Amino acid sequence: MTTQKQKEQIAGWLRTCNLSITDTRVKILELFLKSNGALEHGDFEKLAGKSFDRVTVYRTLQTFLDKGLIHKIPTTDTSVRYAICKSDCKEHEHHDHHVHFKCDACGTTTCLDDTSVPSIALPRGYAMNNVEVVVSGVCKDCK
Amino acid sequence: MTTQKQKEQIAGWLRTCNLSITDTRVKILELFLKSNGALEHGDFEKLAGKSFDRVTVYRTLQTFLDKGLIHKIPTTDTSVRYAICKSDCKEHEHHDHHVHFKCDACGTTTCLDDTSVPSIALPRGYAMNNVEVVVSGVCKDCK
DNA sequence: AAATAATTTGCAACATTGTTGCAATAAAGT
DNA sequence: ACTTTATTGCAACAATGTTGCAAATTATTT
Ligand SMILES: [Mn+2]
Ligand SMILES: [Mn+2]
Ligand SMILES: [Zn+2]
Ligand SMILES: [Zn+2]
Repeated sequence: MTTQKQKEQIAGWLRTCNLSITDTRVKILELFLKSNGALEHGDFEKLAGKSFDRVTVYRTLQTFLDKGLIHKIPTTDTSVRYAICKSDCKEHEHHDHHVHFKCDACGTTTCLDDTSVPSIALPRGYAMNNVEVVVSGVCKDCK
Repeated sequence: MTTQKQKEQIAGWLRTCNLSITDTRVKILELFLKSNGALEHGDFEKLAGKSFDRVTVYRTLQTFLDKGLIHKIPTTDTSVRYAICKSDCKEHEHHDHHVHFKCDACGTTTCLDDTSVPSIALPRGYAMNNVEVVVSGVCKDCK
């Protein structure tokens, strides 16, 4: 289900990040490409069968975060959701500022890549670093 | 450290919600009043000593959420943060829409009660229900 | 193409966090 | 004071996340 083009794209990402190309990393990136929404840790175990260890998944996601390949999306439950960064984000320099959407019907969380976050006027004394926006409602597929 | 006035306020809240007035519930609400930021589950065990069971804390927080006494604040780690609702929110009808601020220096999360969430223009096909905004940066106390 | 060096993985063991059923307890209503 | 109802604590369990270390894999050098 993964095209040759995608395989090359994935290998390119890993090379750019100075990461060795391993089965786990390729597989996890394939799952990101395949999925249309954000993924949480448990999804990888489900989607990939138990082809790799839980610990490896934790470490791989952390590595991808460090390298700016993926970003986290805030939630109000204890899960953490991850999605691919479409802009070319570097380590410690994430510039992929878009709104996230959580569908109350199907449960999926998606990146609204073209919906940029609004500017917020903070009270005096506060210095802004980053703004996270998560909108919930009903997505276009569930309408 | 809790004034008589606060004790009455807490009892009033519980009565309004048709909840019996118990030590655990009073204590947890006192901790909310005392704290200037949002609290996560672990905080209650630390702040209250182990005066009540962990399970009771989980159940109490869930009850308060159901009754609209408190609300959750999204995070990108596995914790869930809770804060008191200042508006009079009802069950399943939360109308306390403000921006939240997470300080990168001191780690506290606060409700910016007077900073309302901006309107977001979603792509076609999406229906909006709720908007969560979490700004990170440096708070006025850490400046 | 081997040999070596560096990195990554899986396992085990553990720590932390969250859930459920049920009996003991406490609060509210009479 | 008694009865009814709701809440709590305990135990046992499930799920999630972390760490050290040896084995396996990948990249680099010869
Ligand atoms: Mn995103
Ligand atoms: Mn708030
Ligand atoms: Zn949907
Ligand atoms: Zn601060």
